[in-house]
Amino acid sequence: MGNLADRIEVYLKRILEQTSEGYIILQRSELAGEFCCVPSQINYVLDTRFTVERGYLVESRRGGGGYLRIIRLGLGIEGQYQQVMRQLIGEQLSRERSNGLVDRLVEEELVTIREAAMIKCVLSGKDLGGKFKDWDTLRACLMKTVLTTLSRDDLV
Amino acid sequence: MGNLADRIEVYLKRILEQTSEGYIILQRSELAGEFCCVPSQINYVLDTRFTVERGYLVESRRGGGGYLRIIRLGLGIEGQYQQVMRQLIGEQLSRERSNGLVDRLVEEELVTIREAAMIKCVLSGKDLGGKFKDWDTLRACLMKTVLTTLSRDDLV
DNA sequence: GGTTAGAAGGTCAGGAAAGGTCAAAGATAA
DNA sequence: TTATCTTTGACCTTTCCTGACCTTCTAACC
Repeated sequence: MGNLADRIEVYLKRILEQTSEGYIILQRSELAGEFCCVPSQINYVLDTRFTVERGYLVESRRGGGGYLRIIRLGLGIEGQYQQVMRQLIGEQLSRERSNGLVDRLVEEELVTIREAAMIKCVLSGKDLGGKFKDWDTLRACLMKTVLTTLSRDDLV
Repeated sequence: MGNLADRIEVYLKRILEQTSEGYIILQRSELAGEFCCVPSQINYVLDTRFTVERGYLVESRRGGGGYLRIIRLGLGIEGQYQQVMRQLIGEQLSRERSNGLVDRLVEEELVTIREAAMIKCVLSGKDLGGKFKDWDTLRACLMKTVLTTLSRDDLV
């Protein structure tokens, strides 16, 4: 664990645990300064350690006043459901199956009726008239994205 | 929120909220003076933050007695806003514009923060890799679908 | 009624301040 | 030895901020 990337990872996870907001905000160059490394090292750490699969979401903004924002994805019961679902989805997802999943989310009280209606509508692809092919693949992608968002700790 | 543009934005939105007229009138040079910046900085803020997508209209007049007038566009209730939105969306919709629109829905309290995050994620198309072309067109379709769902009477 | 000075706001290009990308070199582990 | 992981640095994109210069309007003065 002597290497730099690991130390930065540990450092970030520690302050992420301590916060109650569910996210932290920081400056890339500043953090790089603290660890005496090049800024792009921070990106390496974020790309390899703070992925969605590992339970994190990273947002950023460039330009003056830019920042990095690392958001924790829930690891509680809710988070686990979403991991399971993630695997259920796979590469393709039919409309029937996605509706089923959403219904289950409602039963588990992980989404509201309104949210469910919205998700279903978006995933139905009804109003798209054959404009887009491979809709099952797109549906799988979107469903995963939705699940990820639902587990964001900063939206509680 | 360290940067100047953000602070000016917040300031303007705050006084806009306090007024009951639905608009505010101010002098560019005066405001610039308060924030110790050049007048054109005010234009930058107006151009980037007070756009139609975000629900604002800016009028101005030059010469002696000149002024800026920032108007908050209210979205009428019961489906009226849908028409306005649909027009703004058109056939294609960039990510920047769609984010602006969603932020506006939040400000109008037509969607929750959580719903907004979900919509933004779905519309970002970030995790889709080059898999889908014509994402701007798809985004326009999806955004309209979302609006339709939001106005459903059974979800109030 | 014209002219004109001054008082607004508008535009645009350039520089600065962030973060992003990528490939190549260096370490480490298998 | 080879494959994978780490680290670095050169270069890119986005966003912000400023200053020089432009246009429009009002009012005062002939």
